Amino acid sequence: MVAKKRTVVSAGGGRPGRGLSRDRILQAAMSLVDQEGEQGLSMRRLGSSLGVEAMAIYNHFENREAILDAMADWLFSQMSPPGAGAGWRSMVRGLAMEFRGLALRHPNRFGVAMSRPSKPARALPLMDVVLGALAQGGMSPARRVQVYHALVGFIRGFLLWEMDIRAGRCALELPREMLAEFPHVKAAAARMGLSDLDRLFAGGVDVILEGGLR
Amino acid sequence: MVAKKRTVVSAGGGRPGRGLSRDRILQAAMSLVDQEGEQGLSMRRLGSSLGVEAMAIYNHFENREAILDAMADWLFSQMSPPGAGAGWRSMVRGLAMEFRGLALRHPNRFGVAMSRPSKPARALPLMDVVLGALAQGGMSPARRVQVYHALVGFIRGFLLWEMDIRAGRCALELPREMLAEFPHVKAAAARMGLSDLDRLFAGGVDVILEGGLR
DNA sequence: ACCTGAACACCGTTCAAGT
DNA sequence: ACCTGAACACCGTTCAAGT
Repeated sequence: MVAKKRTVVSAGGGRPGRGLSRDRILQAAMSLVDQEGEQGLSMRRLGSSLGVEAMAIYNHFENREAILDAMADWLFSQMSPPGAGAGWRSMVRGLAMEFRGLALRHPNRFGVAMSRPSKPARALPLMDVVLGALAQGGMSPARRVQVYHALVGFIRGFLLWEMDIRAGRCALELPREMLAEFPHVKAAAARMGLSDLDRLFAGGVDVILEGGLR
Repeated sequence: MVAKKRTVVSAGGGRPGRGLSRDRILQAAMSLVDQEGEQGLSMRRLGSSLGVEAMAIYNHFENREAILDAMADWLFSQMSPPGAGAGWRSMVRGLAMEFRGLALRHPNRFGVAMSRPSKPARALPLMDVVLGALAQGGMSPARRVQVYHALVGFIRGFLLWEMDIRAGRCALELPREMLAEFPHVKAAAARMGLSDLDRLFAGGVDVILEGGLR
């Protein structure tokens, strides 16, 4: 990695440094992460973006990890509860889509949240809603858990991949010269674009729900 | 994070430092990662575990990232090609199980591989085999791609979660006092143990294959 | 109660110099 | 061709001291 210059723009209200608070720190941390990803967040840079020495932050957060955790909590807090009216299928689909919307709106914050161990307390409310929906769909208790974990696994894995593609960290289109060697890839996945990601995600959720019903 | 003492055991044949090579470096890097995860791998520690200064490594790898990439490549190279005889379903299942076996045998190396952008070149051979199997199952080209990505997403997401649980980074059993608030979780997922992970993974793969067939 | 200065124990990487 | 020494520009975190 090149030791490139790192010019940091002061975050939010920035300057004064008076009235440091968990919330002001979290906002500044998120804006740092938005710009450069998790590795862009250092205690020293965070401090300076708030007009304060790095060490001042330790009065409000135990350590760097705690800030990243708070960021994950923030992300989950942005999920609004599902509309009551709709059927169980469109409710599950709606939650999945909303989750992905969050990822698309805040890709770097989402990357942080998804690459850390998932605290159960964070996901429990959502888990309850989804399990309830699957019960309405007529699935047995064991089946519900099964399908829930298939969904959650898929969503996490797929969105990590999608964010990597959108950030240019890996390619969606496969190298043309390699396709010759792999006929099935060539036949099935010849060319894909960003717009296919919508279908791929929605379709994955549907595949799992269909499969869950036998 | 506490600045704890880091005693490093010399890796493999360690001592001499003569005959440094990409392979010797990769082995040492993997053993460092096995012991302490990705963050346990620093160029300086890696050098000292090989009886060499950190800077010597740059004669064989471009930088730290390149070492982590080589580790991901190594992991995929450990996947043996699927048995020819079996049906398409058990072939896909077999590949998934073998992949998980790799994760269980080398959890930290796997964690490294799974948290980095997936290079297409690395996954293409496997992708071809899986798409071929799904074609044998009678799925249309579009459907094949759909189900392939559902599988890959699920496998990545689920195994990241499972590794976090097995490493004690997050809890499998849900906090008993929270269950009261979430009746559906309580009813469906009251208690789970490590042995349920086998079922959960295999079942997830099956759900996706079933769903892929309508 | 909250912030600073100085220090400790680290990082990845470059580059000129040695062999 | 391969390795070392010294340096540069960073890290997270602790702790005594200031206000």
